[in-house]
Amino acid sequence: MSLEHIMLGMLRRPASGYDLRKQFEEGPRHFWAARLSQIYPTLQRMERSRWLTSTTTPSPRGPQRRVYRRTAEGTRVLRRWLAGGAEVGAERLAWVGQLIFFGELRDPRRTLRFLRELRRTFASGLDLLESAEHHLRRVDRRSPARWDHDAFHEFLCIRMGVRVRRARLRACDEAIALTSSRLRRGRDET
Amino acid sequence: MSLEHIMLGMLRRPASGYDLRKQFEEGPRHFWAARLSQIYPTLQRMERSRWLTSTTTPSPRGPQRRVYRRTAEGTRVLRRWLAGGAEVGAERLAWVGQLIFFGELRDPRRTLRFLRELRRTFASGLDLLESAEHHLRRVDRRSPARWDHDAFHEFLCIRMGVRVRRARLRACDEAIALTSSRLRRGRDET
DNA sequence: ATGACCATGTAATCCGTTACATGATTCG
DNA sequence: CGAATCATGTAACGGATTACATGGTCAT
Repeated sequence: MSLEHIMLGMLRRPASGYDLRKQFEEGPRHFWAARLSQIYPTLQRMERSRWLTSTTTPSPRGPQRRVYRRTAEGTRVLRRWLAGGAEVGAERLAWVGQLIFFGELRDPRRTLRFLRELRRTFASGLDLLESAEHHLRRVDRRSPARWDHDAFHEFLCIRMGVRVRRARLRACDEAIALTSSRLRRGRDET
Repeated sequence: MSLEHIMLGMLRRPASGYDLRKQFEEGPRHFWAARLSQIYPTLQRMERSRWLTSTTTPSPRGPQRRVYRRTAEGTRVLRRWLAGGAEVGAERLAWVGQLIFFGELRDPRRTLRFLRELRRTFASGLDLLESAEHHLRRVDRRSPARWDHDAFHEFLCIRMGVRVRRARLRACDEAIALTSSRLRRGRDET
């Protein structure tokens, strides 16, 4: 299961389930989503597998915190996952299906409305990543190739995300332009 | 559930579960995957919901075929889905997590090996889509904006896929270049 | 006091995969 | 004779979401 491996990677430093949720909302949010109701049972399972150990500590505010630590075995599992090659799963892009089936409606205006909404959705995702990139670049103005390992790898991920999301926006723009010209043509002929 | 809506869209013409599997392997393969063991129960559920009706007909070779047809209610459900706006679900990109966690290994050569494998994986997905685009363009050499509705919408989907996949390749290339320069620098300083 | 945040969990349900089960026809 | 393709399904399991349940602290 990928989620377990991702959580192993995030547990480089000890953390509670609640801490991990925050991490999912900050960094991985852009490539992986997980709710608390999934995080807690997963941590328990990983502890049973001896990839983690946990201790409870009082919290300054609120109830006791259960803090998890990666074991040597957990680290080995993580490294094996990384050495096992890139995990590229099947995509599930419902919006592509929607776009195809708009063909059946035979109304370019609806296709156009759909594409414009899609573009807005994609644009808001891009903003977040671009500001993350700018933030990293401002912290250290040298070439990213000179940064420390962690910052460098974070940069690679953000940078790849930015490129893909920009391409999605341009793809929307092209589709919108094509559909508009189709709409104009349709009106001319009617 | 998106799968049900996608299957509604595919059932513009009557088809059996076995036929749908073939459709999934041709077009939607690039954006949605479904196995027979998921397709059959889903068709049964949709029939119970009265989105489909089925009849059995003998097959020229092999056992009886159960052919499903969309009902008026099914068509209404599909249109409501399309009118309900773009469905952009949370992404689950395990490879991005892997790339981040390579930071912990502190060895650019392993990062580089990973990125090169990733590039190969992405490249093979692009080939399929590009040949699909060329095929469509060869069938009708006018601007796609002049094609019939179905061909036009299929083109839009393929075209968007091509753009995004090309961006992924370029993103890999950039990451490989950055990591290589980092590797050279590391060797110089050692 | 009300709402936001801290903090942990369980239960029911649904979606998807893997494995199992069956049997006919056609081509080499 | 064996493999591929046609054709339909069930069962067990695992992964993910939604809803449920609890209760303390802090700021307004």
